[in-house]
Amino acid sequence: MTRSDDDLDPDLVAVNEGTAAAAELTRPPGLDRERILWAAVEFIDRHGLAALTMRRLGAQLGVEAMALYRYVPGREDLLDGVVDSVVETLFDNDDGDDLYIEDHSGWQDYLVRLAHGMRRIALAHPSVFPLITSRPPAAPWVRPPLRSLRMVESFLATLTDSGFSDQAAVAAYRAYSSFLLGHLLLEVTQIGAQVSLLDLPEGDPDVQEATDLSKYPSLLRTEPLLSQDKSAAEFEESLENLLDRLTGVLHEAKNSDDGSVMDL
Amino acid sequence: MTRSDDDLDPDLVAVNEGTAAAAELTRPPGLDRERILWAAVEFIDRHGLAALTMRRLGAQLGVEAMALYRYVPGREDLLDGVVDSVVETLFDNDDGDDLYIEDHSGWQDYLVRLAHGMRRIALAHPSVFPLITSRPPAAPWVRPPLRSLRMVESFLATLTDSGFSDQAAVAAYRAYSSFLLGHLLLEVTQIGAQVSLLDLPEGDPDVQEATDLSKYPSLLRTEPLLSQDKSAAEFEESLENLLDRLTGVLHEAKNSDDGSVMDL
DNA sequence: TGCGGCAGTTTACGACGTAAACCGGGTGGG
DNA sequence: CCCACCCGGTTTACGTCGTAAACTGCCGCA
Repeated sequence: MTRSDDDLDPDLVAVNEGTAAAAELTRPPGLDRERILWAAVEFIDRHGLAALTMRRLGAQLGVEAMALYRYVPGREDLLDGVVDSVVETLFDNDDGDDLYIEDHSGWQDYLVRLAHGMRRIALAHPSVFPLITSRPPAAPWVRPPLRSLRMVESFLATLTDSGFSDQAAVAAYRAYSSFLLGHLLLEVTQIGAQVSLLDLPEGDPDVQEATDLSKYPSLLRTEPLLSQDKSAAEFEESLENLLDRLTGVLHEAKNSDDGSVMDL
Repeated sequence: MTRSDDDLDPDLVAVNEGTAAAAELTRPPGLDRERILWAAVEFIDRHGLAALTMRRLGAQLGVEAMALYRYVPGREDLLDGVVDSVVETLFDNDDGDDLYIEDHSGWQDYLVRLAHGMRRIALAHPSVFPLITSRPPAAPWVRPPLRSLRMVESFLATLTDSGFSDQAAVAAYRAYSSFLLGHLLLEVTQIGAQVSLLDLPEGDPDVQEATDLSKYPSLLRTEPLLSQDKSAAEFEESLENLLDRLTGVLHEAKNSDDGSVMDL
């Protein structure tokens, strides 16, 4: 509705028909960890995180809640598993997706693929994504959204292989992480509440002016702009800007120290 | 401990002795919404969000859980109130803080003050901050971390008053938001788990290699770098870079359209 | 024929959020 | 003076949650 029809965002189409749906229709009746985890993902996508309950998840799988505990230590660990499952799809290239991260050409291509891979995940599972950002990490000193150690390793190795010093690679990791995290989280949370303000005219007219915008003129005036969705383009532009910065850092590395944090 | 002693991060010292502590020692026994909200903030700071319970919060206030419901509609709304309380401190200038946002000189100064204000909040309440990013917003189309309408209004008004077009101001709002959100969230979640990996040598030696790093050489090699805290400097650098971009956008605005999203 | 373990169920417990009924003590009107 | 009333807080109660522990039907193997 709010999204325009000329929306050709490539990170959106990629998964909608893709990964889980087809494989999930054939139902060998047995439980296992994988099935539970993906059922949880689907449940969260459909009903939100708050609605996810051991009992309800069991029900969706046609089983009592306690059955899940044979495969999952508890709810908290289940959520960790959900995050891992979702992130891990970055590396699974079942469907011949051209965004597969491993076969890249150069670190910039790698970072672009990685960014779009994460964005694809975020858009495919908007309600799961915030979990990625808030769960405690496997290793305490590396952080979201590049949660899995495998991913951080892949990141650092690619950059250092391309000539980045360890320091520069780590700095790049942090700059890149926070960019990706910020942008995707902002984008994803906007999705969940994409109703503009043309919907609250409902309700009893007593408390009508619950959100009275007359006190916020600029906000009122720019509302159509604010509710517009230019996410894809903004994402691309910010990403390119970041890559430019990193390229600069890499090339200036052989020169002397210029005081920048990037190449500490 | 892990933080070095030469840490003079200005956003850290600012609040530690500041706002809430002194006023909270004198205890007029009555309850009210404000007191409850700040008790919740303190509780979350101390024990984490998961531990916050109506019963426990009541106990901390020397009162039964149900007493809270006279001032707060429910737990969910309490959390909204917590977020608002914390964000609203950006505007309260009780303690003569020089970071007060309203009296700025120029939009760049404003953005710098705002950024440091938010960072101060994030560092003062690391466990509360993720809430800011995940709570549904007052108006659905504006989003964290600039949650309050007052804040968005202030942001937009300042920029447009400084010569930004509505479109540029909105684009700036989004770029700025996602930058701030990403950086602070990353920084804040690193705080909560700042134990490096020199602590898991504990535990029964059976499952010792729970996090076996031998498979992740780059990660192992750069661990001391990764666990280092250069957040303040990185923050400053990224912020300046963003401001430079925005300045460019502002000045090129009078020229023709160059295809950038920024000044669409 | 029996028997051990696998996969899932039943039962049970304590803690949660919160609706509803219940107080005690101050306050104002008769 | 007294009684009705309300205000601020408590008690009780219900349904749901996560999960420990005991239980059950069943299947493969001796």
